[in-house]
Amino acid sequence: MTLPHPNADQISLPIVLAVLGDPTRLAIVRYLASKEGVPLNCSQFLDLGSKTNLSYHLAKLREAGVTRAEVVGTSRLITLRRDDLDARFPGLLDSVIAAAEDTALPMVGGHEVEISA
Amino acid sequence: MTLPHPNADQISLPIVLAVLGDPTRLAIVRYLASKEGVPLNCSQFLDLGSKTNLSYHLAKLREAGVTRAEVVGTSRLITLRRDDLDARFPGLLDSVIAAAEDTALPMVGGHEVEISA
DNA sequence: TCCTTAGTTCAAAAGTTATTGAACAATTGG
DNA sequence: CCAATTGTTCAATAACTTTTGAACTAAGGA
Repeated sequence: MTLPHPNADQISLPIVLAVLGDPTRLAIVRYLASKEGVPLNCSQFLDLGSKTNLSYHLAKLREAGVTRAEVVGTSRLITLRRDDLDARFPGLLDSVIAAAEDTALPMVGGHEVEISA
Repeated sequence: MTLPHPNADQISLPIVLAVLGDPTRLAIVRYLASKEGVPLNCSQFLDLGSKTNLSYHLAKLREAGVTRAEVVGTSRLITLRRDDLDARFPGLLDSVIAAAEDTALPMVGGHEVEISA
């Protein structure tokens, strides 16, 4: 079983920007970037929202071509599609991640979400 | 009379990304970038939408801090806020503009909008 | 097999954004 | 002053997005 992903040449700039323009999704990308190389499963993002809500946001990221999700057992291992994004939109991902770094994280339950390396 | 603009430190990354994630607004920015240095008034964007609709999108760009609008007579002279964007989010604007360059322009009335330098 | 864990799907509700047309305001030129 | 030009505002509507909970599927371990 595999989940649907656009191929690299189908990745659309306005869609990528719109998808990154949501604070929850930007935080997900930021977290993925901080652990680049390590595939994460959905439950690692539970700080950022409920299970259903994350399922929704992670699907948006995947369908936009920002992330890749590999099905392994009952888990989805999620990674950034850095290779394809860099090829298609050089420098974009890095500048977004760098810019996101000195931006406040979303507040969940009254305290700032932690991103531990 | 002056129009409200955020100051540089109030410019928010998710808001900028969301604002750029609309095809009409991305086309406006692309057009501004192609004529950088030359202030444009609203009527130069009429290919991209109706007068009211452009007023709406140009206000979004201004309120997000992406553009600056100077009131001169009955015109608004619109420019990219490159200085502030570059300071706040280094490389972001350039990578977006470069990426937008090989992206289809929005269709208006059945034919692709022209960006003449 | 039964239970748990991981995540999806669905439908409803709430909220937000985009588009339109008609009416308005302000400036400029005749 | 009058008319034209430039652009805004308003209210309505349409369209989309986000969030939620309940129900579901699929895999893995006891």
